[in-house]
Amino acid sequence: MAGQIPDIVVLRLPLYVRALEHLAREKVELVSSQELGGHVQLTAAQIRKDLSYFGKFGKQGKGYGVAHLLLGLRRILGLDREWPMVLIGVGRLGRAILGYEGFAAQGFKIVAAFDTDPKKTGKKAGSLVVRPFDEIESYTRERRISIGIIAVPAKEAQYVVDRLVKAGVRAILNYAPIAARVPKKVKQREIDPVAELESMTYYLK
Amino acid sequence: MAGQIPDIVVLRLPLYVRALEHLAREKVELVSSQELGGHVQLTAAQIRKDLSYFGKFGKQGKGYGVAHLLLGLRRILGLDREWPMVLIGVGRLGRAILGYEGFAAQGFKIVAAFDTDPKKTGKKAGSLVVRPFDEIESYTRERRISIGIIAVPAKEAQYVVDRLVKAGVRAILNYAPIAARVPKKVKQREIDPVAELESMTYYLK
DNA sequence: GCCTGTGAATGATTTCACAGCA
DNA sequence: TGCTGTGAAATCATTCACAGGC
Repeated sequence: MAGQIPDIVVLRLPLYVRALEHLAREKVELVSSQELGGHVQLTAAQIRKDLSYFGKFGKQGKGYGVAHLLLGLRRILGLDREWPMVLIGVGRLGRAILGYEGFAAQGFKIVAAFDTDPKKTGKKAGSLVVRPFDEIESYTRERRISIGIIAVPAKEAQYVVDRLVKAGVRAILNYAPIAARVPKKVKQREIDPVAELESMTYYLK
Repeated sequence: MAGQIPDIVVLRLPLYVRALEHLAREKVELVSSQELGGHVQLTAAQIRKDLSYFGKFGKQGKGYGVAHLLLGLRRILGLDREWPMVLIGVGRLGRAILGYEGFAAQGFKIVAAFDTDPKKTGKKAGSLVVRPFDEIESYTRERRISIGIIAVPAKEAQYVVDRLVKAGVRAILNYAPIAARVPKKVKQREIDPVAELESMTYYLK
């Protein structure tokens, strides 16, 4: 029960949501911090502490009501609504992202795709018509879109990020292998499978 | 200069490698911790401290030799060799992973693809013939493969992970949205774009 | 003078341990 | 009794600040 919540705690909440969704599908109604910890590979104490930042969700002697906690966490994370997103970059990677079904199930939806390449704009990618990148500001501002997905080559990423930030986007999911500079108020997460592999090979000896 | 290196430090090394590769391409020969920090969004002190775990790479008064540090880090991470990998799951996601060009540039290569679905096995996916999942142990053991990529649905992921571990795999890149249980000696990293999005929406209010 | 390498200091995160409630 | 919620303690990570080499 506090004012300022550590980022690292927020980062873990989606894991709890996933595990709770799984438990809910299995018709489990109550779960202890111990059991939940088993699902997400964390200690019971850490889970209790994390949740305590947001209030009291548990029942002493019983555990946490799965449905109740799930609802609470989803609300805290803002998952009780739809999030429209824009995608920039409609190459091979961008197309794969457009085809990924995992977003929709959690309320995330790519509503427009942009590219700088005039050979691509005006044509279809998935169910969307690719728009010229220069329309990005007007499009996102008009529709108040706050999330952008970047699927352009590394060397274009910083430029695209800057334009997105100017366009009012406040959260960026970056598939380019580079940590772009963003103002503090803008959140950025990187998806970089190669970096993940590289940090594992260290241990393979 | 220490014995046991914190995981979190190892996790940052690939970022340094990326930035140094960029600098090398730009023909930069020397870089200070300050400048490098600008590229990876970290403080100069942190970079110096991180590097100091592995030895003395810098020249006082000058900075770090880009080529020298890059070579050193690549060796430390085991990137001075090729890493064959197996892929499990040849659905939509698995095919996208097979088509991803980013692995090869860093010496990672998917050498075999497996699936449990008999409708898929024996047919081509990219340039590989899909193998029956039951061949996984014999294949990976014979070729001493230590890295596996998982692209199966969440509910199959734990089973696949268990089989991979039995087959001697020691590093797993997991695209299934679930933290599978692995023995301590096995490293696992998850690629979960939806979880990344969910931890950003918290701040979008 | 400039910049590294590194102990010491600070700050953040995790774990402990237990009071208190159902 | 069983399990939460939470201060206090312990651990871990980052930043500071400066001695020392080029």
